Amino acid sequence: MPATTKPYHHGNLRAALVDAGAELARVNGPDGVVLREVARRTGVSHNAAYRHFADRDELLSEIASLASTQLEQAMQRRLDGVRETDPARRARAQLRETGRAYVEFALSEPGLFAVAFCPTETDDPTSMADAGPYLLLGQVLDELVEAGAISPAGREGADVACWAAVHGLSVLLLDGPLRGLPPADREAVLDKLLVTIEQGLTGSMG
Amino acid sequence: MPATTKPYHHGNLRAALVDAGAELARVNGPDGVVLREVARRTGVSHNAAYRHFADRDELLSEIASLASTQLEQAMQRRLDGVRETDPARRARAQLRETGRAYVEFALSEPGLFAVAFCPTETDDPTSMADAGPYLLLGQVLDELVEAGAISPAGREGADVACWAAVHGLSVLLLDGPLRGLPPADREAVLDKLLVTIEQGLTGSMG
DNA sequence: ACATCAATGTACCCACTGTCAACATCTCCG
DNA sequence: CGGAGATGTTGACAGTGGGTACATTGATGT
Repeated sequence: MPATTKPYHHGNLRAALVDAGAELARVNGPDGVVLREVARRTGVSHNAAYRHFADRDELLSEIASLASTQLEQAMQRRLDGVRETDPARRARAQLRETGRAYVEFALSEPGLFAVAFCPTETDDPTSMADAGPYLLLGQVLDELVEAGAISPAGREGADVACWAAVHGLSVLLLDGPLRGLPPADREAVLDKLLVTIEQGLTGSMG
Repeated sequence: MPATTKPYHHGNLRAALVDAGAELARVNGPDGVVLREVARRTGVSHNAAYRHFADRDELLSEIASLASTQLEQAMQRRLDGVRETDPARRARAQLRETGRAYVEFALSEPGLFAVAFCPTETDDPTSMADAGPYLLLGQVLDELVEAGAISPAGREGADVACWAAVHGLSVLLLDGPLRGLPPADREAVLDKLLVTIEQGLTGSMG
């Protein structure tokens, strides 16, 4: 009987573990999610966790999808802030905002961002490619096509190109050789990247 | 067989350790670089390694710079393969080849690529930003400016934009949601990305 | 009331890092 | 030559973290 996973002893432990794990992830990234520490914080012995998760990987995977959702929400918030009405300009602005939100989230929540993309055995690649942030980006690109800023042919692969660009910048700024870049420079570089991508995709069009 | 310089105890052990470590890194990535295993493979007791490296991190850092060099060489090899003579076309081709070499290296040597960019305590960010692959890219972009394909103003931040794009694609294909993408799709996506970046940078120019 | 099973706890094993101490070699220099 | 100093060895140990075996507690259904 599925029913409502009733709290037997603790009061739904699974959610509590994910919660504590997410907090650890926020502060210390993927490696900070230590099963024993998660259990400790939840006031439970480390073995209790194994009743709810096959292994650490499964817990991490759950936290990852939670983080992914938060990223998506951050992007959505910024999309909702776009006031432009002219279709083409609006779609372009949305593309930039999407990218900006992505990098912004990575920088403001480095731990969660890292967890969202740390590879786990439990999740399969394909399922993630058609969920959350990726879909949002896809919608924005579709609007660009509708607005005539991108040709249908040019739409092909545009999603991955955009994604790669902002993801790459995030990673370089976070763990890569570009970490420690002054905020002002980060801003400039982000602008340049967004402009370049927009220009690259819409180049030959109006 | 070796018969070469066999100085006193082992012959320069430091280099041998880095070598063995690099091999482990190639196969199993950063986590595969286990100090004791490295020592074992070098035919040396685990404690000997600590005579040459303060800790595992320092060894890893050394392997990282080695990996970085290999990446640079892979890029250089592809650059040398460009036969185009017209300055502008040549510079553009070089830009594409640089990017292609980057992603290609990441896919063919995932372990080394991961090690090259795994953050260690010992290396400082700034020193890496002005070394190896980055400089190579800078030269290519300078040639684009000289050839008139990019305005001097447009050159600003172009290096980071290019880098972010190819790095992001590499990461997404390697550990990210795009892992498992069929080779043919990878190729298509890479082409799209390179074209987009080139178009984005040279957009308004001849 | 009692069997059952989910939920939890105690006590392990294993792998890896990092230390320490004592000892064995090899190189070089006075 | 003989000692200083760097290099390598052996073996042990503490700490951390993942994972498992087995026993125990407690809610539930009949």
